[in-house]
Amino acid sequence: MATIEDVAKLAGLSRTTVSRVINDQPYVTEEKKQRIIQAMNDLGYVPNSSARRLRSQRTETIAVLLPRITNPFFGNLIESMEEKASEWGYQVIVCQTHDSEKKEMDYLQLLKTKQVDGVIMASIINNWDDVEPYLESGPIVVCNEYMEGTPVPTVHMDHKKASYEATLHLMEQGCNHIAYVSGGPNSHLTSQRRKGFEEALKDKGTTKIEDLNIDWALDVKDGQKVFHFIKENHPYIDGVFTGSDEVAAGIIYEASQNDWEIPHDLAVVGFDNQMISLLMVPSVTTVEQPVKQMANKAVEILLQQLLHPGTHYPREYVFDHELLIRNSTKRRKLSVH
Amino acid sequence: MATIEDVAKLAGLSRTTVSRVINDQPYVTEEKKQRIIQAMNDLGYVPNSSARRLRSQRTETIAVLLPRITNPFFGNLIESMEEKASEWGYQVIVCQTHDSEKKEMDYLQLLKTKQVDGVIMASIINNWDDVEPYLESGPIVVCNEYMEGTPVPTVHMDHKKASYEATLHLMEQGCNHIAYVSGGPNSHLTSQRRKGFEEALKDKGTTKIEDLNIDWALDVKDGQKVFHFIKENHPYIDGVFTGSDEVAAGIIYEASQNDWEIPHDLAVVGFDNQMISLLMVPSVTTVEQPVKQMANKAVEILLQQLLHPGTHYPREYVFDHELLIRNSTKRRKLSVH
DNA sequence: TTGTAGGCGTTATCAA
DNA sequence: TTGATAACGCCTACAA
Repeated sequence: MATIEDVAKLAGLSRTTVSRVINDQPYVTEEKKQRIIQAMNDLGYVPNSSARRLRSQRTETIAVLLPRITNPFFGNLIESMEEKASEWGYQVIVCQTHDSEKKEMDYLQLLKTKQVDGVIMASIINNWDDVEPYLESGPIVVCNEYMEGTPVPTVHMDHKKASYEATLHLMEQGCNHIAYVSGGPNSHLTSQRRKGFEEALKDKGTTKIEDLNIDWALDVKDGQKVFHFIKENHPYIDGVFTGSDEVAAGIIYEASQNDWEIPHDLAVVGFDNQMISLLMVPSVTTVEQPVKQMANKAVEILLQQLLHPGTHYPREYVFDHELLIRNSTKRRKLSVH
Repeated sequence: MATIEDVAKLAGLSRTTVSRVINDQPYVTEEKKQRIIQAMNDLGYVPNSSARRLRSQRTETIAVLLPRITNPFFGNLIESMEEKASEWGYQVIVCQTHDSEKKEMDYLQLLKTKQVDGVIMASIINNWDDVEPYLESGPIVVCNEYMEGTPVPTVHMDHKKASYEATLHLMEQGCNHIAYVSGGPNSHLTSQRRKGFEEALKDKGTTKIEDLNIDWALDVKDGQKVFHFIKENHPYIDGVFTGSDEVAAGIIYEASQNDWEIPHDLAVVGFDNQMISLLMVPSVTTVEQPVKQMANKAVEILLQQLLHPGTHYPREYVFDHELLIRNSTKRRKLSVH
């Protein structure tokens, strides 16, 4: 493998001059520059990235922590982040924590070992106290998930507001017994959703409104189980708020298999506006998050911190959701405005 | 940031000895070892990864090239690969080429610049001649996609056989006018699928069988367009072979919106057995690939090459598909065997 | 405008 | 069993 030294020798110049050419620095005669470029081509020279990193103490790489990439929400998030980062010449390392506290900590080590310059946490399950020390090694931005009292910039949607609105919608459609279905590890985000749900019940609800709480539903299969659980144990339930389009899809799928009519027998709300929510029969009412915008903002803030250290940024960037009303909840005829 | 030197000083020993402890080498008294570990903890020392890489010429990282991670097939593939790689202490870098020849080449540079030790290509759109030179910098394994005449190990399914079988199935269900719908860049894989399709027509077909070819369908939206194209221009078509569950879903979705009955008016076959193919109404007949097994095998071969250079491996590992027959093609009553 | 020389943090070689 | 020393390949004061 050719090194900068080889190039220098072949071009009859010094390493310094070659380095200047590599890094596009001034003070090199055009003629010598050409000679060097020629030599680089002849040797198939490429700068060694480890050496550069060691010398410059920068990797031009950021890590994004998320639970799993097969979840389309995170898939889309990372795609946008990568696009944005590469505009600035930064690479992205995808770190799937699989909801493991240990893996999360392991990946944060990338910061300490200088394998990445900064980290975006799209999920966070350890206590902030355990994460905070890593800030010494580089900037961290939280995106999607959020925690109170953290000193780092946080980019997220108002999940409480979103679930409030979705729940209200269910009630407006005449649902009187709404189940709350969630899953995955507890986090601030999920608890905010829960709060929005409860507030909506309280604000609009009569004492008659009942509430079934399921906290183990994550995917389509779980959704199917949820349906049977409702059917067998809580058949009076007439509306479901879920934190995931996949769970919603599972419920709806199984409901049709069992001749329940959606939304008449059961109205269902999903979350994330994944493709599946549009394709289901009936299509699924869901909450759309501005994924791309959040991704861009998170990357932007992180890179700004890397490029202009010391600058201060607002701690919170809150984005708006959009409730997409589809057939899985349309129990009432639309009234004319 | 503490360095090995700091640890050595604090422990009153030399860098060498500290390095031995870090790398679990013999010839260190238990007592000194403890002293060093103590010192490392006190200082919060972590070895600098760039320095290690520079010195050892190994990164313990591999790159996986694929078109886009939002495609569930590749999402699952990468997930399994990462799992397998991490068992061996290797990291995975996800490289989305977005079907760009340039990006593919850019990512291959990771090999040259020593940012990764090896590469798995889950897609390949440049000519092999352009890729081959990179072999000098490290091993490459091709997975999913495949090319004839390459000297590297290749892990894949027999797409020709799969599409042959799927097409045969359509004909057995009484389809006489089958459209072939594909999309994305041409590759050996897609041409194999095409061949299987054609062979099935030839083997079983009468001269009456017609064939509509569409090569621009990639996602759900395209599938919707395909439906309208068929409806308006080729209404006699009664069967569709698609290379993607998403396209199939789009066709089916739009068909129901237009009161076509699936599979009676149009039988549809998808590919990949994605969740959506099961949830659609009707459920979609599809081809399942043994993603996990292929992923594991590809990683295994690559790591073996890294750990035991020079060993030779079979050039090809071919896995079997499974045709999952669902409602989108069941035009005939099942006969009793 | 060009070159010299030192060091980034590790690990490998060799000597003690 | 331990330590001194020389790389790994690059960048950057500083000197010329």
